[in-house]
Amino acid sequence: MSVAIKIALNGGLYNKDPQDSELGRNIIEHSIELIDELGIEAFTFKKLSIRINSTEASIYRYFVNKHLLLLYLVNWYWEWVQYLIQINSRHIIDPKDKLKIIIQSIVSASRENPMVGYVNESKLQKIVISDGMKVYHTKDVDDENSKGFFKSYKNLALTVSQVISDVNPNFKYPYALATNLFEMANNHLFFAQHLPKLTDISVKTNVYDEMEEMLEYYVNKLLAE
Amino acid sequence: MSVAIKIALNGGLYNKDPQDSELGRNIIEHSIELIDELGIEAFTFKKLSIRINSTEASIYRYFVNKHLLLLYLVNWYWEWVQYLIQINSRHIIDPKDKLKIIIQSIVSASRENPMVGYVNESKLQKIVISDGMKVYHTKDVDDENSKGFFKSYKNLALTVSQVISDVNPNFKYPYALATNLFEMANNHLFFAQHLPKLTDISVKTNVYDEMEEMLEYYVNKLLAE
DNA sequence: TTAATAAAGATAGTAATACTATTGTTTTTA
DNA sequence: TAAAAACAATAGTATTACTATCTTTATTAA
Repeated sequence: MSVAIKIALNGGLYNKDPQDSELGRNIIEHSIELIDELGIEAFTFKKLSIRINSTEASIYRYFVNKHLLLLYLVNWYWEWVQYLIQINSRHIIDPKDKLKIIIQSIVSASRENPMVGYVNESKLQKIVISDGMKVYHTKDVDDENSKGFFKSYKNLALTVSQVISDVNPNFKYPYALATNLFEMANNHLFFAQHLPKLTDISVKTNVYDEMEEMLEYYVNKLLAE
Repeated sequence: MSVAIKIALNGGLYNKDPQDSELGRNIIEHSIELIDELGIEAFTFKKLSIRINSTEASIYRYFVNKHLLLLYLVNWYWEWVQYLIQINSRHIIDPKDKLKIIIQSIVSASRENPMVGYVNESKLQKIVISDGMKVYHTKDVDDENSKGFFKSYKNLALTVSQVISDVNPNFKYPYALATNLFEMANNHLFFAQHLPKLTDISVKTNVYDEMEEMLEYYVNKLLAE
């Protein structure tokens, strides 16, 4: 019997908790693979059902639609980053050092040891980079926000904003800077690969190291007193 | 006979230049309205054809699909911002002042005088804020990028990065900061309205003024020597 | 151990979407 | 005034995003 790690996610995100069954975990594992391959637009429950030798109807028993499945995955990702930050900054007291750990956790999440067997964190990060922002850029944001569907992301923003305020209590935009770190990390990793004219980060060297350097440069300049 | 202002856009974005005919301009005008109302996901050529008393087939004569239409609109928007920057910073020599004009142009584009009758710039900005990033977050980015479909955005990034380097030639990330200004402006206007926990900007006061203030605070801190 | 119940598979069906194709009717232009 | 281009009208197709129902298989509780 293996130790089952369970990530607590808003129950409204699914019809039936996929973490609790073989089929559910299969859906998670292979939806990550398939969305990574096809992108969220071309991904369908039909294709997924073929991939896992199941049926469309069975997948619908777990998730209302692919948008909610993506939302589930994105929340899972941010919960994982939150967890990494907690673990890696456990014994650190200086908020500046803490912020450094945060930046590392955001950028290099995928370099960490995997947490649960059926989630490929590296592919999940790629999905979040490519399709993550689509979960809230919809006409249903307000409704879904009121149901707590973005809680993991907002929680993380809160955590990081507090460290930012600890570093410099006079900084006027701790929340904006927190979300900015997330968005920048994701955007510029994407730009480096696909639209290099939009960034200074290059894929020719180690993008992750460069990314960390850039974000550190940013926060240091912005939070200098 | 009225003076026809024409925005030069990559010919690959359309089958037939919509600026050249009554129906074409109608498609532009009402697609902006309809995408603003429904969001890009629920928007269809069928619905648009009903709105303008035309047919699906006729719209397909102008645009390959709704993705290309959106791309056309987004390029139009960035060309317009580029134009505003040019006009408003025409006589300004100090790069710091120029950057201020740039920030104003990015944030408050919609407050400017409309340029052409059939484009509602204010609604267009709302579309760019809500759906703009979806044009490049696809599996076809590389292909579309090679066809020059993101040229307007990249051009603008180049323009702004040059001013940034003029302000401080030692700043290491002029391109990243340029795109950041665009992305921040759009993201935080969106967050202020829909996910206020992710920003420090509030809709209770004048969001545009607050936005400008925040971006100025950012560039001043980052570009200080 | 059996009966109940829940989970999953198999299959069918529907409305909407994202197109393509064809033909007929205006409008423009040469 | 004839030709060509633009547009409208209509029809048709494959795929998507579901819903519904029924059967089989696995789990659990009496």
